Amino acid sequence: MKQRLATRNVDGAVVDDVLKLDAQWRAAKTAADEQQGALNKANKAFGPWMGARKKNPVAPAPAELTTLLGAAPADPEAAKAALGKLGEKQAEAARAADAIEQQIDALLLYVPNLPLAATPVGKSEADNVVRKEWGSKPAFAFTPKPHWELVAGQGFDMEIGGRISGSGFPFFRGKLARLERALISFFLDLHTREHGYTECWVPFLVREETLRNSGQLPKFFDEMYRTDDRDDLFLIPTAEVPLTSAHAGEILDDAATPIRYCAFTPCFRREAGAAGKDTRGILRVHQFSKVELMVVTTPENSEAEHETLTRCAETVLERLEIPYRRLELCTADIGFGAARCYDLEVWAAGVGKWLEASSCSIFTDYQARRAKIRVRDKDKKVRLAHTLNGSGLACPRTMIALLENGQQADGRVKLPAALATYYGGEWL
RNA sequence: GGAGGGGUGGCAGAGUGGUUGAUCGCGUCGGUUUCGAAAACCGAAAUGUCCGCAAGGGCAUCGGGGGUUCGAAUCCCCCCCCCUCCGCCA
Repeated sequence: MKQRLATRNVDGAVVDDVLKLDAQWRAAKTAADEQQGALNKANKAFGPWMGARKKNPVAPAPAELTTLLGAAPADPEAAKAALGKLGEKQAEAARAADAIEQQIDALLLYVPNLPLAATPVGKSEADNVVRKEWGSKPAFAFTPKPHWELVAGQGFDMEIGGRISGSGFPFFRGKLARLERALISFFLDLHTREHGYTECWVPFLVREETLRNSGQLPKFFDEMYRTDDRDDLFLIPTAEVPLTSAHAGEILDDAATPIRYCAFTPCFRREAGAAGKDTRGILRVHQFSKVELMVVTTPENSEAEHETLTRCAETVLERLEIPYRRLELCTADIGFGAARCYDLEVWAAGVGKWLEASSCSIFTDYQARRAKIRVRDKDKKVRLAHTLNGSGLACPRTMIALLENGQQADGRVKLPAALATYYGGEWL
């Protein structure tokens, strides 16, 4: 376990700390439980004695009580005092156990998931592995422009967004606004009609607890927009957050799985620490649209589901005729809660780069443990569920690829046929 | 935002301080019966956690968290959710 954490550049010493605390906790917990047990027995004997006293004022204390208190109490008042003292001792023992448990929980919240064995070990993003490439990069008889120079007159009004909210908040007019809407509809229709996902409409503001369930908090607090303390809600960074918590606390029958949900939401990210990097146009923004795929399933089926889910995302790109590659992230680069992750990168001819348009992760039981999502098999055995999710897809990066790859010498943009009915034509 | 009602085991629904982890019903599962089934009858059945090789046992949990008490599903406080009415509003 330490070795596998080490592949994520996490110091394995935390494992020793947790194990040590756990041993302490078990001892403390057992001691506290035993004291509680004795106290419960004594209290149970006390009630009937009170009843007997009413009929016979000198009724002797029951043997049980005498044994547990070490001596026969003279009267109920004395017994109460003795029991009170026992209770104090018990409470102290319980507090000691709780304190240790809290230390353990605090440590564990900052421990990432363990990578699956299949995840390539690596030291940095340079060690990610290209698993496949699909399509071919378009050839141009001219130098292709980056997306922010395209769609003259109805393009990327970043200044307007900036005026309203600050940089990184896109404002689209006309064609791009319509394209955005077309993409969202296309994504949702494909996943619901052909891939068996149930469309969901979800809250965009959530509680702290909800972020904790899917693993964004406490670790990524600085990435989150948050309302003031009148409500103290967080703006979702992805639909993964509300979708993962949809079944929090539930025990699902195996037969009810897999649960496949998809949802369109805007995504809000502060991108703290990323300032100045790839910020031209809509490469990296604080608010963007995304259709998310999310699956709850059994531990037995989760790895197969991961492939299926990734294929669902890839299908979108294939229908849109966008060249892409599937990158398998190495241990150093997978997300905090992920055990294995594929990034789908689209080719953007204008900026001449591969851009991440989707990230498809399997979380094993990491999120399920936090959100308390469990599954029950035929023999009524309860286990933690497995969760997965992936973008299907994020709009800005998809839009960039469509514009930059589809641009013509005359400045027009040819859209893929699959989008024509959604956009209302093949030319942007 | 204001006023009121409510949150109990898969569902429904009792239970207002002392063998209540919790009545009854429905549903579920096992059994008896049957050629098979239905009905009837009998029985089983929550989750977490700790100790134990196991059998088994302890502890916790009646929306969540505190408190009162020797003792809380039952009393008090805070929070969350649902329902009804009023106000405000896209």
